[in-house]
Amino acid sequence: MDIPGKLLLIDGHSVAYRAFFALPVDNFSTSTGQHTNAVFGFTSMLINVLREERPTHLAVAFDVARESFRTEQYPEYKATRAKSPDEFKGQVQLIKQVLDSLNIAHVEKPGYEADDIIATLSTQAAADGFDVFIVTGDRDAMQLVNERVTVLYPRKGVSDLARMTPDAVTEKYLVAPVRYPELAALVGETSDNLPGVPGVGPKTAAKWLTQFDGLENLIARAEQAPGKAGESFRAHLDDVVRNRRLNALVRDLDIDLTVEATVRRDWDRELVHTLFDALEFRVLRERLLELAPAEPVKTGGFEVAGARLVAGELPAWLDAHAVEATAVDFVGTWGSGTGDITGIAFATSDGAGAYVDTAELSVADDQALAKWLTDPSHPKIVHGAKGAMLGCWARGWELSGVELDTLLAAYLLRPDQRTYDLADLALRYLHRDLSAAAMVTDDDGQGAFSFDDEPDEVADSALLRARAVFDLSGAIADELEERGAVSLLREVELPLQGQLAGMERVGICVDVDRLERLRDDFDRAVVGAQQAAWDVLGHEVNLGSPKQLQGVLFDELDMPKTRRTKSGYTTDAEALESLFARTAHPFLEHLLEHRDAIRLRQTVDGLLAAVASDGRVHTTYVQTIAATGRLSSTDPNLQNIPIRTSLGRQIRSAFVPGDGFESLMSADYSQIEMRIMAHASGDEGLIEAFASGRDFHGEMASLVFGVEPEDVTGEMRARIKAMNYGLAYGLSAFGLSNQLKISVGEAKALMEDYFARVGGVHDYLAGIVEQARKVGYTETMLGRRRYLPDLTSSNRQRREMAERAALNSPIQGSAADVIKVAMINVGAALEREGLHSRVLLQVHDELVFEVAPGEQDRLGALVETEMGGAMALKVPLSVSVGVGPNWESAAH
DNA sequence: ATTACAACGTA
DNA sequence: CGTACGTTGTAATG
Repeated sequence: MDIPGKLLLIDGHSVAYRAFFALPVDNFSTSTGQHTNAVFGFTSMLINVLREERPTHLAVAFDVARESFRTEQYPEYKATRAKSPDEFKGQVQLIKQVLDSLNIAHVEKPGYEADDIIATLSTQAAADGFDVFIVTGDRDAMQLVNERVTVLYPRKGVSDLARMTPDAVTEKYLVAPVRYPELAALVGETSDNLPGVPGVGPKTAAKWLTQFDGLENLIARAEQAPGKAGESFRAHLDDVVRNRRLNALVRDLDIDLTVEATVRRDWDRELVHTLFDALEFRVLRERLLELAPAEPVKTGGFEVAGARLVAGELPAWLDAHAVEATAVDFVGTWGSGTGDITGIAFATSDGAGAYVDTAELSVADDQALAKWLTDPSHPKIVHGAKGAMLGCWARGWELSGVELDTLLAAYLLRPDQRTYDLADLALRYLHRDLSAAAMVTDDDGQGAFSFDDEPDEVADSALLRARAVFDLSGAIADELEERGAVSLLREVELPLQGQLAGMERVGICVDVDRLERLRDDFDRAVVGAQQAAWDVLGHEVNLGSPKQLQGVLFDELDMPKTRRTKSGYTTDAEALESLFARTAHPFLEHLLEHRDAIRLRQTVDGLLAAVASDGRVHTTYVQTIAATGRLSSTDPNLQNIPIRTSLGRQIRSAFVPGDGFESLMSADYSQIEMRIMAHASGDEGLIEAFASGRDFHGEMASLVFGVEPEDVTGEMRARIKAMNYGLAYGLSAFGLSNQLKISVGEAKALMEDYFARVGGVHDYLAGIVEQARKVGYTETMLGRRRYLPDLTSSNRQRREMAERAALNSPIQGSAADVIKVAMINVGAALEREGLHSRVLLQVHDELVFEVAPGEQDRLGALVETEMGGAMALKVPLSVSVGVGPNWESAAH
């Protein structure tokens, strides 16, 4: 016999409310400040249940208001329930919008609760032969359970649902589902403010209900109920009768919705995308789309139009179509300074598209392609061109003439996004969905196809992506124009991208023998410190486990508690130092030693693992991560190689010039952030301190403390130096006191003295925050924006964090602007002067060069000129240059 | 197998 | 209770 279907009923309020309390409201809100934790939790649950249960019919019921026929009969009903928090209000409306976009029926009926609607629909559907599933956190629904009807009851949060079948109900509540409301009437329901019989719990109630065969009989023979509980029952008979009346669900409500009308329908994709965009539900959208049956690609909004070119066809095709701006999607792999291109798709302005498999190129194809890729008069649009450049180089091609990179452009428009996946951008800017076919990519737009992908699918996907990039370029270019960010892209990020590709390809040479010796040294230190720590303790413990350490320090050794973390007490170096100062326990000494050694060993291991066959390390610079505009370095990170301790500095000495080069040169900006502050604030004191050209921190100390420069003590200088550095981070008196180990009062006095002398800085910093709050973003010297919606958050912690970010972003970001311009100018100058020396690394305010034989002096002069002159400020940009046989000695 | 956290390296 | 990052190992999740 055919089953008519599977009906899923959801108690909207109940689930939303649970979600609201299960998910921290602070972690779920949009950039506009709308709270979304309940919407998120509800939608997440919905997607899970849709995936797991695959219902054919579906409806969601809501309560209209607190009031219902039950409150009329018994005003105290649910009266103890707390008023729903403000953050919850409004989210129910959003949930209904989600349901509308998914074409899911939702119902409510004045005077009744969602449960009554569910009871009615469930009863009807079960009678019609449906299997029914009910999601609700309201236990009253247990009375609906039978062999056709299952309640999915949230056990914890909203993702873990218990399947309450008749057996499960009986096991949990010791009575059959039909008896559940009778049991509840006896025991009471605190959440509904229905008091039960004192002294009667679930065990007694269940026993009685079984013995007397139901509540009706129990009431009729009330005098037979045994013991103290029996007395209590007789005294509270009225309550029991009332409870039973109120907790009975109405099963024959007159509602507008028939079971048939709840049949699942296709959702409105356009609406889903718009809404999920607004809610900033990225992951949920993906999970939702995974649910959808595979659809033909073109329903997503992009037509796959394009020829699969065979050998010999490419030159003519390029001539015919690829004359104006052409979007190009590269299929291949890249990273660590190299790569490979296995296919290329083109999408041109005349609407044409083509795909070539690079393994099937004729000699003429290859030549035509190489020429076309190199020729800047054929402008290209690419999503993430740096990887493509690496791949092209590996095939002997040079990619130039990239006039727009949609990845970089999207970053400039919204620099605090986590990823800039092409499919996401297509949704955001074009409201089109290409996730179905183009999901096999990573954030850099890199194709990530596996070997068993059908060649046709690869080509289709690449063609689709190329067309998406082309269409996206129009929308993004418009927005860039509006934002005034075109020159930032054209003159800074795009030229820099090519240079970074070059730096990644070249890499930096390391002395592997030296690294291996260092690793052995550090390894011995690790083993030694570990053994010493264990000996002191008398047993072994994993020194790398904060959890086990907490057991040792605070339970076993009974040391004073340190600062709290989310899960216990911190064991960070600072805390361990202070514990050592108080207890002088030798275990702490060995633990700290072990920490240092293991960290260094780790760094060296990472470097050794990253050495390529050319004996060099090729990092990857990511241009679209840091919200301030800085670069980041990964795989390996060469921007956090130790320098502070002499032991750590040894690692730097393993970075050496490669064959054919004579030394390394390091050039870094001195106090660039302070100089930017001096420039932007126009503060006379600051400008003068820099103009003098003498020791900056000393000059500032002299100014603040009102003594002659030669009378500035080390202590004074240290304090002002900390103040100088902390300024750009939004340092508080508390933080400053902590750092300088002085009292908060002293720190506060220091700050006041400081700002009394350099008031311009104070006004400038306060002005930045005020301006940012007004317009919603901060801006660097080159107009790089960062949006900070949290500046108006009602949550103090979030707001203050945003304020510090607002303070820091224009400063850190302008410094990033300066060195980016410097890199471009240095690169151009090297070429112009015909030098063979080259840039290897960028470490935020430092550039590391490989010096070609005999070029040291010319290079030094060039670097000073180009870095120092990158931007004209009201104070000089001071550059200090050093040369040496390795990175460590070059930095002196 | 993936995710979160604590810890710590750099500017 | 100072900004911006990336990496690592452990522990907690699925």
